[in-house]
Amino acid sequence: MEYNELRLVRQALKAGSMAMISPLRKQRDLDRKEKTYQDLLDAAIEAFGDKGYHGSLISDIVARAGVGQGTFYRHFNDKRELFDAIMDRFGRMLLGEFDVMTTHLPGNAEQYRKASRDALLAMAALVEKNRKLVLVLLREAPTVDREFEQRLNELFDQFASLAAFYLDYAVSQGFARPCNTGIVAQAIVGMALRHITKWLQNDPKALDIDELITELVDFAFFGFGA
Amino acid sequence: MEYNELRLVRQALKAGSMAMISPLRKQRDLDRKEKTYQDLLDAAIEAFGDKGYHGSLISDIVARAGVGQGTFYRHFNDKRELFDAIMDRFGRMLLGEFDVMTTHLPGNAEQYRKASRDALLAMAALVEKNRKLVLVLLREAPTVDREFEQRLNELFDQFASLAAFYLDYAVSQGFARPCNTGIVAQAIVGMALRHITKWLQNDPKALDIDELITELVDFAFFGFGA
Amino acid sequence: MEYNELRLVRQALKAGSMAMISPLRKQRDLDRKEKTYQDLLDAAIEAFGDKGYHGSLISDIVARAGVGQGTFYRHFNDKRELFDAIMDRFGRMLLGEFDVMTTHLPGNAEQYRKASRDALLAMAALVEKNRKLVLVLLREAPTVDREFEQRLNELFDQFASLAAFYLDYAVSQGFARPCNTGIVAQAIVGMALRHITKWLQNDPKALDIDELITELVDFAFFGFGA
Amino acid sequence: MEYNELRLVRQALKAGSMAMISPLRKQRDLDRKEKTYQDLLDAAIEAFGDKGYHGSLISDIVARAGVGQGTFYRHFNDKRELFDAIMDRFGRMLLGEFDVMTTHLPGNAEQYRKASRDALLAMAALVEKNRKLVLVLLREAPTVDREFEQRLNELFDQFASLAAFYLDYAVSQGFARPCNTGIVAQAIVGMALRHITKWLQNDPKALDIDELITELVDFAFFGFGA
DNA sequence: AATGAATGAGTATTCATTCAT
DNA sequence: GATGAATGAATACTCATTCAT
Repeated sequence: MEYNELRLVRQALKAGSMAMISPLRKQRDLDRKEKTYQDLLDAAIEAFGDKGYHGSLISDIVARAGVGQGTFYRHFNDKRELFDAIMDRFGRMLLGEFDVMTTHLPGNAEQYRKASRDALLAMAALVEKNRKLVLVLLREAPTVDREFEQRLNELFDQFASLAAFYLDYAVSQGFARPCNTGIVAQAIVGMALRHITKWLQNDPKALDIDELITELVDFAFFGFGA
Repeated sequence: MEYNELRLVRQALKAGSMAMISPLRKQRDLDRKEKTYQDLLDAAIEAFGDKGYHGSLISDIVARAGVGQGTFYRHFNDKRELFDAIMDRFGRMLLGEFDVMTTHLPGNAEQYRKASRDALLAMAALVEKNRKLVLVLLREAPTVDREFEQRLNELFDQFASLAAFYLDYAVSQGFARPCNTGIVAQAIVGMALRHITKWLQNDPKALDIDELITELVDFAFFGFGA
Repeated sequence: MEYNELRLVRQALKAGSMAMISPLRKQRDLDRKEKTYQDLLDAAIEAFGDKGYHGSLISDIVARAGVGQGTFYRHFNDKRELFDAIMDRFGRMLLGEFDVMTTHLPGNAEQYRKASRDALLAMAALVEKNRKLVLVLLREAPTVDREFEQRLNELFDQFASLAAFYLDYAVSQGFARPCNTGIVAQAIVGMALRHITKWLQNDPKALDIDELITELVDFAFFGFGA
Repeated sequence: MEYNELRLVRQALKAGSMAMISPLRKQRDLDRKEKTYQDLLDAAIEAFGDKGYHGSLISDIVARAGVGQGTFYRHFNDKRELFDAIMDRFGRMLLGEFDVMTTHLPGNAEQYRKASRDALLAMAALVEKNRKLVLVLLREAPTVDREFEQRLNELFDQFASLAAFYLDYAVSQGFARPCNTGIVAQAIVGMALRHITKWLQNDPKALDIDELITELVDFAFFGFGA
């Protein structure tokens, strides 16, 4: 942005000769700005959840965030950019969560099933904590933009890759049946997505998460065949 | 010139003479109207596929259909109503397709797997024939309207119910493992949806549909466990 | 424009099979559109004259033209494009005017002065008839856009070139003093511009145009030296 | 850190103790203010030159000046007032320059021509030194405000009056031809303005200023007639 | 029945201005 | 005195909808 370049150059030239702004003030300004920014993201998630991305007006969002209309444009160029920021923040959060999951490769089928259950539980907790956000991403991202649809898919593919990696390992260790692990991994992602979607659309309480996970893990391991 | 004929008829009507319009003319008008109607639906599917429901303007749609702006409003009250018509037409087509699938209950596991493969093949053929339409429905319906989201879900639930019915039967016959068939059925729908979505977003040729279906059916029957 | 391309293609494909619009209707529509277009140009000249280009709002212009706000955008993408259209129309008018001035090369000094006076008179009449337009172009064009400033200058340069051509000829015929005709020609254009500007800014009646022209021509021929 | 000193002083004042600010500090503050003021004027000239008066935002100007947005309003109430200040500064500079030109009335034609050349040379030097400023004034002043347009015209008229005065004198002395000196004087101003404008818009180097002035003075004295 | 120019309510966007620090 | 984040009134622009033909 031309404006900022110019600013910085000039300011550098003048440094020392002019009144300096207190670092205290500067920090407070930064904090205020960051607060406003986060408020806008949160307000947008609420708004998108209620009225959808396309149905949410800038005026809805700023009203929810309790800031002025113009403030929006100090932080984003348009609604799309805000959605971008939401996805980014979510992505960073995901990374943060899954960093923690240290990757012990399971030594046998039982450990594998345990690990699967744990991973699904962690995922469920994440979704539970971010119901509206997840709902918005799943529902709206594909219609905001071809690029967002792509990004969402890449996310799913990453999960699928992870699953495929574990599957390949299990096959090599002999406690999984040889199969096209790529296809199976995507199928597993699909299973999860379908249940997440149903869960988000219905009453969150009307669900025994432990039973659900156990059933899914059993289904994935044993199939439904007798 | 056709137009002038029309004009004369009008003038006669206006004059209060209540002249009969020839049945031939009436039929031609009706045909023309129906043709325009279908053109609009097709144009809309194209437009929604390219720019999304929210990104498609009435002007886009009529331009693609090759009709005037005002013509749109002789057929629909608004864009939502047009989407409604698209879903209806698709629903009728689905019914038509699945009417044919007579419900022979499979007598053993092998028949079950055969029936599953056949059903998936039929589904795949349907999707193949209506790529853009299916893509639009999957992608856009949830954001058009709460009601459409609901309708789409009911469709998925119907597929799940059907699957659950067969599962319950198989369990009762002893060639399926006792399990929460509701959960498993939804999982199966999810598997299918995930692969349909990936298929639609990528090159249609880059897919061996037979292998895919075989893998999925095997996975559902046997799981990935060794 | 994608829209129109599509339209035309589709329409071509359907031609004959669909209801044709009466050529009468089509012509009336075109006429109406052209009328609206010209109204907008005229209204804009008035508005720019009164409040300047930058001070005139789209709402001012459409109000003066007596059309709706949206109508503006059916004809122009923005205010700049409208100014463009105004300049174009003026350019075409200029061409039309000066087409008529057949180029008799003057045979002697007296003919030369006569021709000069006539040209200036024609110019004065043109300015008189388009006071506001000329005022707007001279005053606003340089600040609308670098491109318009350039265009205006090219116009002046064209006049200067014409003048230089006659000067060169006169020099070659011996009834003009050898000089840098390029510089002199631009000076002549400047003289004219200065007087046009003053004329436009003051009361139009407070000016004896014949005297003015005679003085200027004498000055250009003889200089002020005794 | 200078800032903290300042803060302490403030606090003391607030506390009601009405401590004297050291005259040194007072002077330093004044100098800083004056520096900022001049920086803003210079930045504005640059900005107006690049983007025009109407195209330059307050934010552009403060960015170029390297000061904060709020600082602008400690010096001016709005952009117009800043333009005013620019014109004032220019006016004072003009006065300063022309003060020096003592008014020796030329005794004969040759002295007259010499004086004319000298005046034009001085003018050219002034323009050369203030290219952007002059360009801005010529281009923008007429569209900033009716008042500025008027002021600019008065400036031109002053030049014209001066020229007319010398002309009248020359006529009375017999080395200028009797003519409508008002009209001729304005024409001379126009000649100058046209060439200044062209000069400013093109490469400054691509001009032999001495030749230009000689040609113009010759033209004004002798006309182009043989 | 079809048309497309015109419309204006609805919305996004800009930018001069304020004000707490 | 200087600052820059926040503001919202002013304005540009969009696009579904109407209507005369």
